[in-house]
Amino acid sequence: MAGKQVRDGAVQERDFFQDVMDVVRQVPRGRVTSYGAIANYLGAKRSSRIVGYCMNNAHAVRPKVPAHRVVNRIGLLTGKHHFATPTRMQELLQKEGVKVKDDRVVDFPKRFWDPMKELRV
DNA sequence: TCCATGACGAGAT
DNA sequence: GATCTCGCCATGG
Repeated sequence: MAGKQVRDGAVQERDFFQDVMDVVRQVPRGRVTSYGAIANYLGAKRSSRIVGYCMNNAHAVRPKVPAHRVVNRIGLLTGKHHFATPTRMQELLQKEGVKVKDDRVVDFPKRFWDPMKELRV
């Protein structure tokens, strides 16, 4: 579990970056999640920016992280510009059955995969 | 050591 | 209802 809630300055076994990557890798195919959801799951719902920032290095992580399944809270492909090509993210999603229109996930609430709701319990 | 930036989110105007 | 500003924390210069 990536739910390593670091607090009280406890020893950070896993970097925030690793935690984010781990959660993203757990996103099922054909589903999408949001930065806020990941941050929330990690216990830092207000640190959604950090999640996105860490994704900058996601392309250099192995195994590859399905960053294309991570969008902002409104289902907008905000990070598509960070892919090899701006259309790469959209194509990958559509390939997995996620319809994308105008750089935005169709039926986002329906495709939304909340780690806190799915991995929780 | 301090300042600036960032693949976001939510509240306020 | 749409637009703007602030906050949040981590990483880099």
